[in-house]
Amino acid sequence: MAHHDLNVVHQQCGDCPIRHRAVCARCESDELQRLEEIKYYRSFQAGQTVIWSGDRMDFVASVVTGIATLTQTMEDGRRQMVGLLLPSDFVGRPGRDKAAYDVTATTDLVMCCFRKKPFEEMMGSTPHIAQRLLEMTLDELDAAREWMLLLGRKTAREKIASLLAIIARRDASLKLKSQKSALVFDLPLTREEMADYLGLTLETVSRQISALKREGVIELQGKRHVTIPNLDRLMEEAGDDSDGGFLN
Amino acid sequence: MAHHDLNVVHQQCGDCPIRHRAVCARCESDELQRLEEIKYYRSFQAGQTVIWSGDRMDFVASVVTGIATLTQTMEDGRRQMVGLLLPSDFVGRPGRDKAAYDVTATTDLVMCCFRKKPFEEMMGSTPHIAQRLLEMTLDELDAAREWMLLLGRKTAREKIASLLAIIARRDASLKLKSQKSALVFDLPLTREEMADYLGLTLETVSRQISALKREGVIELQGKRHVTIPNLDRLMEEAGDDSDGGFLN
DNA sequence: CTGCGGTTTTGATCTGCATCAAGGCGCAAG
DNA sequence: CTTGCGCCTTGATGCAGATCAAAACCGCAG
Repeated sequence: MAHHDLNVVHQQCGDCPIRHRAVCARCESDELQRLEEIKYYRSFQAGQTVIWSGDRMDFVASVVTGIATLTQTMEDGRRQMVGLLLPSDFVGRPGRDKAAYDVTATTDLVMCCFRKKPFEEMMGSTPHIAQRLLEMTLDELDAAREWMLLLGRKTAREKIASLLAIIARRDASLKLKSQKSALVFDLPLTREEMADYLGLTLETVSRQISALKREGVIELQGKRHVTIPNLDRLMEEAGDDSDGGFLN
Repeated sequence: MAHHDLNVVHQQCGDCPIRHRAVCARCESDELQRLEEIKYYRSFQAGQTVIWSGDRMDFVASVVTGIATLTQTMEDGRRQMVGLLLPSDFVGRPGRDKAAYDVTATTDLVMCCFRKKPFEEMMGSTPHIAQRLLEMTLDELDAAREWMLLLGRKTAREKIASLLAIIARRDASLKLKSQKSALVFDLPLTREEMADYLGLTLETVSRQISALKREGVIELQGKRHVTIPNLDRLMEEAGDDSDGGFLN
């Protein structure tokens, strides 16, 4: 496994994250070539819908830059976000041809898409890809289940703290900054999107954020720019023993 | 794919469901042989814990008979069920050696286990297995996300109705009974377990079940035996457009 | 500068579910 | 038969978060 390590492979992979997810460039260069042939890029503006639940979906894709969300909606309009896609995350499922949720770009977004048919054929012939995808899907499943605990049992305050902790940690690991100094970031979501993610209303989100600010657990510059003076303190508020779910 | 069909293969597979999940007996008999060599059975009594979250887990397994639950627990004791394992469902994850949740037998339970190391090796050499496992994991992920909508946005009444509808449907498809007459079943969960699954308290579960009974949406014989006179009516109460989540 | 739409905050009130508490039912053991 | 123990139901009360309403903020186009 050693030289399948993501970071090592990354250097050779150029601009498309799926490659260092699905295959190793060093030992599978012919596969890489084939992936190259079936891939194409799509861009979306912030707010645009990538695909609606129930629509035909003839590709699988990974996020190159930007953020996308997966949401489910009831007929009366109640919404629940069920996933947050960050750069290098994967969408779509081999074996089904309808999208199961709405996929929306919350920021400007670039995705790297692969036509589904040939992608599936590749999976049949190259065990690496299915295995890597399985691993990723299991991670997502763990994250989803972590989120079920949050939705079912945590208080509003704990929910907010959990979300902030996850974003902070993901952000820190992404930037690979030297110190805890990395605990400064811009919220990639509006209050309403946070509410949809956490199973709350936007008013409750706003109030709880204000409360955390008032009590010094977080600091705010403007509406979106957050500083975490003490991550341990925040994690205490989150009531979380584990490693934070949506962290890869 | 035709002769990979689960029911067809089932006849040849004898007592262990993973075989017709992971491989096709007709075309992969040597793999079948290898699986045979690394498998063993374990039985548990109702209420027994199969494994605790965080424990070393050196096997993967599938349920042969009985029902098991996956639950997550916070330090202060709040519990959330994150999965329900029915016969033929799979637990465990290739690639991680710690259990991520508590696994508990809610009825008497028989599991078919495979030692993890050799199982993983097999996966590397036989694409079928990884692909089948990927498909199953994606189904579970969809189910988990469906559940997130329930936990985050549905009312207590809708939650109960959803759970009953899912059990009824799963049960009907399992029995393959001729008619809608199949909509009679015994609840496999206590009120408290339902509460843990739905993110409610057991009192609320009890009250909502009483209400549905009072209004004729369901009928009860004793505490556990349920009859659904009109599934469409129940599904309306569930506020559900989709196909019910935890249905395979 | 002004006005405007989208976002966020804050306040007042309402309500669904949790919490606390008591009692009932079925069953197994004494 | 009585006793005890799980499991379930029902009632009374409280509270976290939803809902309704208004105003402040912020960027931006005119």
